[in-house]
Amino acid sequence: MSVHTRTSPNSLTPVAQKFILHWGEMGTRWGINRTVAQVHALLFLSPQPLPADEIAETLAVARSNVSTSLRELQGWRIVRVVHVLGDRRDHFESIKDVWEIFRIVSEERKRREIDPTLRVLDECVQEIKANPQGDSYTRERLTDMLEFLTAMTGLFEEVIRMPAAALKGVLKLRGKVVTMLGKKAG
Amino acid sequence: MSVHTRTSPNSLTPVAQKFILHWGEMGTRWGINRTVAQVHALLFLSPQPLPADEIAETLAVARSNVSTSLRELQGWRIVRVVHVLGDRRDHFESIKDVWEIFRIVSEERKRREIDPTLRVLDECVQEIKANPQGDSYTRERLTDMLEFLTAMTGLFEEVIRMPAAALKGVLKLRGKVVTMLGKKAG
DNA sequence: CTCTCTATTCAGAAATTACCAAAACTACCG
DNA sequence: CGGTAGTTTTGGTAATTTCTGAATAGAGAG
Repeated sequence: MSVHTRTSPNSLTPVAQKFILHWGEMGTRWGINRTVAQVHALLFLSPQPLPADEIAETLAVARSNVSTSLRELQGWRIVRVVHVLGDRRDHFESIKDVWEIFRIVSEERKRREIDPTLRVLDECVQEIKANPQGDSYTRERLTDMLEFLTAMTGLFEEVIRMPAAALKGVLKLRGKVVTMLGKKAG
Repeated sequence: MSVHTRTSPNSLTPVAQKFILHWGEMGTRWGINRTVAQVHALLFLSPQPLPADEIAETLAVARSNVSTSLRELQGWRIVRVVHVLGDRRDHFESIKDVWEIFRIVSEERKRREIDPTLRVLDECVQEIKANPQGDSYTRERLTDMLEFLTAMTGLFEEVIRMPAAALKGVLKLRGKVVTMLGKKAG
């Protein structure tokens, strides 16, 4: 390391800053750690993969914090590590296709949040069937809920598996989707 | 108040208990206060509207906490106050239709979480257009994101406005929806 | 093998959030 | 007025989450 001070912090354009800060806030509302969301936003906007220390510098958070955040983002598979010739450091890049990001995050959230609920609901319904001690109202409510969630997630699974190209087509149908579905279903 | 101890806590069946506890846990993952979610679960399972003090007793939480939770649930419009003849206390009941609950909560979350993001994204794109200082990559990324979110919420709005009956039909189409949409969109 | 650069892990500090009890206040009613 | 309901606010504690700095581990160059 030279006697010079470190390279000045990677400055962000005002717009990039605004987006990253907002993304961080939205992250917290979505149960996602603010820093994790900010790191993702930064990588999403970056034309090149970035090394961890540069991310830490740019966002002004601890290096270790970045390490943890990157690990989590990799766990979600929306960020991956790449290598740059002549640089020993890991570099990270985000998926850029927004539909792909949405798909991956949705599936993961479903797996973590909906599936356990489906299991519990199913257990509840089983238990109440095996031992119906006058709580027929509870049974009715839980059965309703279970059926609804099962159907809803089934539909979700279908849509989420659509390739990006097909989705673009569907999105162009705006204003007609409900009519179409309504007719076929009616 | 008599010298007798208060009426014994409203006991819950094991199944009701299990569901309420789980719903509370899921609530926290969804950014919803645990108590709020538990109160909702209790009301959802209750055949009759319940007064606040009974809820507090059954869930073993502070009366003031129940008051706050009920207020929040009413804010979401999935719980409403009703009155029982001969009882001056407010009683509270939950909407029982699961599709209705889902619809209302989704719309509210969209309003609180997606709409602000759309605004910020739009502002960002405007600013970058007005002052394009070499960050064409940022512009591209943000435009992508904005278009995707706009299209997605448009579709969402359509689906969410479907009456419960129409939905049931669509849900029966499982396995065919994507095919249908694919054909029309292709 | 040692030195340097890099990445990860971990204990504790700091911040945030959840919850409660009590008090103050409104409102209604007999 | 006095009694019952209900809400809001406050002050405080407990629990959880987030973040950091220091320690640790690994990998490659010399």
